[in-house]
Amino acid sequence: MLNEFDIFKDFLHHLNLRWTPQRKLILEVFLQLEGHIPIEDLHKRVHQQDPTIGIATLYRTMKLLVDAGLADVHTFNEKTTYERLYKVRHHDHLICTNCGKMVEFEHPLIEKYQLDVCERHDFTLKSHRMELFGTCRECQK
Amino acid sequence: MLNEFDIFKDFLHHLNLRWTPQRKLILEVFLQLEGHIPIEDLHKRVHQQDPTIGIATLYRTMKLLVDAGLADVHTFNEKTTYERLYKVRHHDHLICTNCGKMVEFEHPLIEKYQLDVCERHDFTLKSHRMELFGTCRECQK
DNA sequence: ATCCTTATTGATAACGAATATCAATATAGT
DNA sequence: ACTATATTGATATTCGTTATCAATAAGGAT
Repeated sequence: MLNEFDIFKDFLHHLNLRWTPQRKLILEVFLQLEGHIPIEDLHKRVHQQDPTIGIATLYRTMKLLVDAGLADVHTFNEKTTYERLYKVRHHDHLICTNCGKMVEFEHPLIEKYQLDVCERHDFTLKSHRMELFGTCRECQK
Repeated sequence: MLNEFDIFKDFLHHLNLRWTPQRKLILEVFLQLEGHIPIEDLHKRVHQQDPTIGIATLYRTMKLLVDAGLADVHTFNEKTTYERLYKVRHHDHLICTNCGKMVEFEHPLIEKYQLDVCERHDFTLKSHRMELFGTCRECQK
């Protein structure tokens, strides 16, 4: 099975774009992180490895990764985050609104019905975000 | 049953904030519109009714409406939209990551399984947010 | 009604994330 | 190695949103 680097190389090649050390490093850093990654985190890590890489290149490369299907971009609360799309298992969150505790879960049937909804509206599902807000057992007392 | 104006007045009073003609007008305009309303649409309408109201007041008031539970805010592709929250049936969102189109839906079974998940983790469900990201039919071509 | 404290307003400066510009450089096919 | 052109980093620019601030208004107390 192809890994992310091969996929990105192929993607670039098909569009007559080029495989560069900068793009390689940014992809490496991106793959090392998990969850919803803010652009500033990526920048910090990339900068540690190679301080000469400019912020514009980071933005440009992340856009390419999204186009290549390797990343998904989310904008919540004026903050842009990226998350891996390829070969990763998605999970949802149960969040206690009192103490902030987060529990991760997944529910196959919910995922299934999500696909139904998308089909009904002629959408191709790429990712989703579901957050349940409530109070955990400790905070109910 | 309380209407939105009473709720907003109560909310303001509890926080020692004040009921002003500007806030009244912005709420009126907001309630007349439907769906996901961009801030620029609100500004246009508000400006028609009273050209002296500044953009800052609009932003400030919309923030208050969100805090008061009367509006929900969405930020997608650098664009902020508001939608009514009170006396409106709950629904989830299907969002095209390419063109930003939003489709509202509800699925009783998904709601049901959410409750199952909460029960299993000893949470009391209070609210939730689910957003499905994908590409709509037009953007798939 | 009038007074008085303090929230609110509008104009505008400031901010910040994302993008455009551009000359210098690197890539990859020949 | 050569050449066409994609890419880069620095930086200017854009534009939505927020902060600042002096003038004004709201609303409780008298």
